[in-house]
Amino acid sequence: MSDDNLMTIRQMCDAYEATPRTLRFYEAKELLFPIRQGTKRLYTRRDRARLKLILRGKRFGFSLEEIRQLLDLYDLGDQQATQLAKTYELATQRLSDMVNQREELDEAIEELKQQLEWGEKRLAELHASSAAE
Amino acid sequence: MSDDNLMTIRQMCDAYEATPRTLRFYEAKELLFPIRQGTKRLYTRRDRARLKLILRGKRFGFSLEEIRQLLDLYDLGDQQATQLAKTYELATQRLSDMVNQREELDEAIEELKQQLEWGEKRLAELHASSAAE
DNA sequence: TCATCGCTTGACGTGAACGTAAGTTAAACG
DNA sequence: CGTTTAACTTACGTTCACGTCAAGCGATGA
Repeated sequence: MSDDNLMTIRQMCDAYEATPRTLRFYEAKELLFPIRQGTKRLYTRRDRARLKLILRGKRFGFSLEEIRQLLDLYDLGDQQATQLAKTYELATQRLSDMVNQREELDEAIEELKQQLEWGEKRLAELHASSAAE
Repeated sequence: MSDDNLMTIRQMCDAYEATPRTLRFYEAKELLFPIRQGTKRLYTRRDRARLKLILRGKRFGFSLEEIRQLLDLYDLGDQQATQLAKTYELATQRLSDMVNQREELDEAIEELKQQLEWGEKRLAELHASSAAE
């Protein structure tokens, strides 16, 4: 009853567009903890959830070490009270970081849109002048 | 009349929390083009605008090479028509990347908020049980 | 039984983005 | 005129995040 929903390294790689090397690397960095059947790795639902978060974190520009700390937030089992409080504080900090990043991203999107409008005009001009000639 | 509003490398570093090495590195990578007074670098308003975009791009997880291409969007002088069109296309692509990233960021923020609520409950429980004892 | 396939563990290599140390030069100051 | 001071060049070093062999192990199929 526990055998299903486990994945081999290759299945993982195919599912998440990663390489075996990458998954082993993340394991060495203690980001993933697949179980072992003999020598082979088997990835659980938990590993898949973590991997999703890892890849997402990377797209946001976080380092693997930062991501490792963030991961603890998403699966705080039964930690010590002090540890839980620390984790909680770090989470609120990260949350505010992300909100800031979202504001900046909105700005950037808006600016880029304006540049695109400008570029459209220029392109239209160039097209008009070449047609006139 | 052109002397003001130019900055030395140190002023730039102080203003943008960068190191001289970093600014020279960006120059070597053709991201910045300070003018030279003898051997020394003088950074213009244009350089400052570009540096802001560089630092922002890094926070979004772009590589310097990607950023270099994006920078051309923000100051497309009079380019060739074909080049302008290429640049334009790349910009729309990047824009859609950023919009996607924004959606993901929203998700991430929402999930993290929920985790925080969960953490609050746990903390409250722990506090209650320790007070009862 | 033998060969192939998939996974494994080292171990060294690589590109990006700088850091750092050594030595040089130009301007400014006492 | 000597000496700090600040910026410069050159070049090698470092960290991160993997890539890329090389060699071995375990199941599976002919």
